[in-house]
Amino acid sequence: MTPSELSQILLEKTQQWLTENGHTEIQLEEIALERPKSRDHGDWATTIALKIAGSIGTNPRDLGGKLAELFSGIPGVEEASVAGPGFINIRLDASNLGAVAKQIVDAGSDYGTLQINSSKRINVEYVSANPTGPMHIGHARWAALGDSIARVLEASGADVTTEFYINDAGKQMDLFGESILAATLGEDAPEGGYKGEYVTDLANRIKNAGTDLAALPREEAIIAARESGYALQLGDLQKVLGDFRARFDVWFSERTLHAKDASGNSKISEAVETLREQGHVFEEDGATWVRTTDFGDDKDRVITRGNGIYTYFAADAAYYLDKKARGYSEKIYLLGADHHGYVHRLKAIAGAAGDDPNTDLSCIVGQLVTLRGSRLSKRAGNIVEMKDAIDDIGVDSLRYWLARYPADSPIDLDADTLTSNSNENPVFYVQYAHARTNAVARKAQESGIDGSLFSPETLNHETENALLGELQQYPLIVEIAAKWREPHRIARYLEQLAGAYHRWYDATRVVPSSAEPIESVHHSRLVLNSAAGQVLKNGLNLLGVSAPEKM
RNA sequence: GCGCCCAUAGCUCAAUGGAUAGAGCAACAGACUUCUAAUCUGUAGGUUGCAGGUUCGAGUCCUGCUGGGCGCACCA
Repeated sequence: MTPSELSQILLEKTQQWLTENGHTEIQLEEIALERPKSRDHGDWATTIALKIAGSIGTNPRDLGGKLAELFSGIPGVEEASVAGPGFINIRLDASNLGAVAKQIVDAGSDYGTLQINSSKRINVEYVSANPTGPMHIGHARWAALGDSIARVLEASGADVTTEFYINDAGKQMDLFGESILAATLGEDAPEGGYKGEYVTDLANRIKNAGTDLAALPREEAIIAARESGYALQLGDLQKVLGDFRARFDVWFSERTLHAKDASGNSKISEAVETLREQGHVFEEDGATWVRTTDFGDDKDRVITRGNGIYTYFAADAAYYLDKKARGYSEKIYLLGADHHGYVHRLKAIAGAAGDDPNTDLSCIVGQLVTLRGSRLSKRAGNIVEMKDAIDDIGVDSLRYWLARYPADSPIDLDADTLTSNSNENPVFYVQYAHARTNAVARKAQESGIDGSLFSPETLNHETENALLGELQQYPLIVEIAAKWREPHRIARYLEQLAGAYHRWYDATRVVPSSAEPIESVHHSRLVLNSAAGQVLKNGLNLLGVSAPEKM
């Protein structure tokens, strides 16, 4: 019996009881199960009595006692009892709990995939770094987080499109071109332009590819430098993100928003017109504004400047409308804390476009990565390029490390963590548990242990109960992670699961020592071992981390 | 000045509004002739920044303070 099945039965029983006792006004939607922190409290607990006692005029303890009595009669439930102020603790019988192992092995990689979001088409936009320079460790955080969020949402049943918005239009790109040209000619970078070795590298790569920027007239040279540099830089960026296993289905160029069709319209001009038709646009001081304050922004925003040029905000609006037109029920934006000011503006665009800013759009604002307490900055010379970080500590370690913290928690890295493959990184703990399941399975097979001779009731050791309890919890963790867009919950769960597995491994044996005979319990333990391996693998996969068979 | 985020063990951090707030690291004491010791067992470590409020119940929600991060353009 899975937790969701149990929950469903409890719901029916409770609703039936309410009806029979004249409380038809209460319609329960679900009964939430939670894992009691203390094992003594059983396998599952529900607070339903505490929640509804008030509305039916009884005290939670009495109601809990009545419901517990009812729940005790459910097949597969060994015991249900009321505790404390009104908790109902439920203990499943051993064979029922043990059967979970086989269910997991049978389900394989499908174990932990859900249908709760199966009606949704979700767009996840993340990283979206400017193609004017290399990405740093901060971008790696969004890459790890965004990709894992997409994986978790897919596991929850959603149809997910991942997307990277390329800021390839505007003044920054021109400055980029001028900077490359300056490096080619041995001149200083222009005011506000790009500096650093990578600019010189790009200049050299362009030269080596046979383009002689120095021979071109200045205006042409800037454009050529810009376009060549853009192609190279975007290629680098895609390579690094690909190596990092971050998936992007769509690389969306800002230029496509500016591009004019035969009648002189662009997606941006159409977006402005759309907003104007909806009545959210006004003219003032020679500029065109959107009344974003109607949607909670702290000030109205200019969309077309006095000189007729669109602001960056105009492109944002057009981009949002484009996503909407492509039919996504929800658009997720991952933003760094330094861009959190956009949230109100995006909400305003969504509202002005006729979307519900609270459900059709969600902004995940993450804290920045700091290095030993100091913010990454070029001036301080402590920028760590994403590519170098991957080379130094590996994709698995880096992804896992960056994904195991909530987005709104600042991550403070120190140089040692970055450069040493140390056991401080819990990814090894989890991966080692997975590798161990494989070693045990290999050994068991050689010893003639046969998982098809499975009898669930033999899995009754204390550590087996604990391990089965963890395994059973996995779909619930995926559900929570998907609901809250918090992949770190997967990582924390895996660490807990790995701990339960290691303790089980330590306390029991799948392969009996040579003096002992092979018994029924050993066959059953092989199945439990495989189940643990399967869940570790499924979970690591949601984080984009490999599950090695040997370490 | 206004807005968003954060404050939990010595350090880095967890904790669906639930029961006795948990891990890792660091410290100390143990466990491999037996399936992987990258593991396990034990000890020690806390007024969850401060003050109120809501609730049967608050680290979690609300208000105010203190301290820190980030942002507040007809820049991109």
